[in-house]
Amino acid sequence: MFPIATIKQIAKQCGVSTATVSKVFNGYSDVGEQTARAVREAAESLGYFPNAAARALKTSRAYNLGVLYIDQMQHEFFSQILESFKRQAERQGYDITFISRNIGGRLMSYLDHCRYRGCDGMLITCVDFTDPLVSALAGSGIPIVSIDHVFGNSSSVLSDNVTGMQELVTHLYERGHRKIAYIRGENYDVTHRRMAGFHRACRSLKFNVPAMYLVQAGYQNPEKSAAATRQLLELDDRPTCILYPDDFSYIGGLNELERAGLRVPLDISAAGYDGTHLSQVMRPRLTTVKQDTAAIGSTAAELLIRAIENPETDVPEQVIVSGHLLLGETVSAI
Amino acid sequence: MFPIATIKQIAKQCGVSTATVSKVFNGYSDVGEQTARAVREAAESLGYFPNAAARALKTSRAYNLGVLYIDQMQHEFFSQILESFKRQAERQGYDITFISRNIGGRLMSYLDHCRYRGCDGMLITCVDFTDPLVSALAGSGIPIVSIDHVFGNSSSVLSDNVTGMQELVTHLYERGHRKIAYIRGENYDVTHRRMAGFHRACRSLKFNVPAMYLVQAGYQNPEKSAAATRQLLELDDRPTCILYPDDFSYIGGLNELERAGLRVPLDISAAGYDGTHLSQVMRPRLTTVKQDTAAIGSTAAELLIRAIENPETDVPEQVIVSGHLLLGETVSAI
DNA sequence: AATTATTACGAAAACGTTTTAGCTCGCATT
DNA sequence: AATGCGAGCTAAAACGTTTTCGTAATAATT
Repeated sequence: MFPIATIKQIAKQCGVSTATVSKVFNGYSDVGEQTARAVREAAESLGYFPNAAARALKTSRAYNLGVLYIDQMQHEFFSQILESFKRQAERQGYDITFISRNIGGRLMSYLDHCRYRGCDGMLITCVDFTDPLVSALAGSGIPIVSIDHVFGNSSSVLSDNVTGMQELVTHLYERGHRKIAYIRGENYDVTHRRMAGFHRACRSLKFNVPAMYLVQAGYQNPEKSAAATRQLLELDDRPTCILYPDDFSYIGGLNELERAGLRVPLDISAAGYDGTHLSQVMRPRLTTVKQDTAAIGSTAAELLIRAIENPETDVPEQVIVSGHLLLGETVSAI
Repeated sequence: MFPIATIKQIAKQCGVSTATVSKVFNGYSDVGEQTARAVREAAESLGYFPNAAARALKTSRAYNLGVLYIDQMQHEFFSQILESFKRQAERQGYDITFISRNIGGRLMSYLDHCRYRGCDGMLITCVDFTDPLVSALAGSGIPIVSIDHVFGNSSSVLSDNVTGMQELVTHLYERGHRKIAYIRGENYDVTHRRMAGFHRACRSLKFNVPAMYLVQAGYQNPEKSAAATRQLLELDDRPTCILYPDDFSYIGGLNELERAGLRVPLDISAAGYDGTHLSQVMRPRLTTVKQDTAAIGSTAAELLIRAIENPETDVPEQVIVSGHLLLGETVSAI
């Protein structure tokens, strides 16, 4: 590439050693006032920037955070978290790199890739947490922060699914609903937490939900949610409100409801989860639980960098980020 | 971090020099059959992976592609391209890094950040192409590939907006529409190309579009498209079909149409652009032009890596990726 | 038998930093 | 006058590679 200024040239220009120059940039105290100034000016005029590779090699700190996820970039929930994570990381001087398994045709483990790139720490989210390769990474000693999953000895950020679900159910209850069906996602931690919230709310509000009202579909899967909706509509005692695993799945369900001649919210109520942009633009506006993706992402970055920069003193922490109910127009009063 | 195997340990274990070990991994021919085997086995057993920083320092090749974009990760168009770009890059042995302006609190130019990270090349997309900092990067000599914009001396990938638009308009024409309104996005290259396609189709099909049928809104902006729709509905001679800048903007328009008591496609027709997942899930299914984001992303990666790896022989190329019409249910026959 | 070509390998420098340990100088303290 | 001390600086090693150039041993050619 084009001739990039190095520490050496600055040293020569200022008539000092490279050590001194380096110290100036790294905030050492044993360098004279005017020398420091001269160095800084020379650096400025030469357009100097430290070479990241050299620095990484020497310090084994790459100022680089790895991100591990499995192909769901297209989901707004993830991409928003990623964006916010990235922003915060940048603010603190870190870049991010995606970690995957095949690099240059060769298959390697996540851990190997991470080591190869010299990531200082890893964000793990939206993956199959039971994958042994993921566990290997999590247990490697590299600083880790995970989202919506707790690993043994590292920090994590959890979207408050329990409370979110409780609030949602409570809202439905207050609007008179007792026959509330819940179409849930796959068997992830998130799902279990939402189920817990669901049941807890039912119990404290003292009403029962028949087993048939709980049906499994998947996340971000309109086809599955459509099928689940059909199943619910065939019941003798139909629910008055259906909860979907996420906003996008709601669309699939909605299609099915309309096909059955039911209007939302006149004939049946519904709610989503996530609070995506879409959910607030469509009409009727969806009642849903907005997850605070911005806070989740930036908190994750903060926790991770804290763990990286204080390897011995830092103690893992579980941060719960609460969401809030977005009242839409898809839940009618009964 | 944990003791990672180096080339030295392998050398010691095999009783050869580090030079030889290095050669084995880099496919040099001047190393004996069995020595090579021994080295490979030792590497395997030690769990060796080359240190990316050291390699980058020595070769000034980081196997790292920079990506420059402006905060629209949440848009499906971009995130799909990014995902596909990333996949192809990985396949060819490259990781990707986001390039931004503030790294560690200090503001730097895109070019500086790129140099600092030692990116071998840059993908530029979804940015303000008139930004001088972007031009500086594009003109720096670093290999560049851009999407939906042509820079002077680098390759680019262009979604075929001209043809896409032409096909769409032709389809509408064939279904009997003559009063076709076009709500367009901001003044980007993409928009101009779509306008060109629009006008070209009108001309070759020999029908005129009054100026009032062309109104500017924005991309991914349901509010603006709603306003534009309202404007169109107030015309004395209403269009029979409205084209939206993208699928998401269509939602905003749709709300407005329904508020006016118009049903799509019974009372008025509409079409989008992009072919997002959503557009094919909602009912009525949206008629739209699917952009081949997968091809765009992977082609961009291929072009970029080609330029990086053949600095002298490679000649810039403009690749046009064609999309295709997705026939939905929002355009009625007249 | 002498020369040349080929094969397999190694020594060492280099990439751009960081960091330790030590040096020099002037000044204050005994 | 001798000692100690802090301030400001440097030499040099090190990080883990790649790559050039050289050399020794063997094989092939005269």
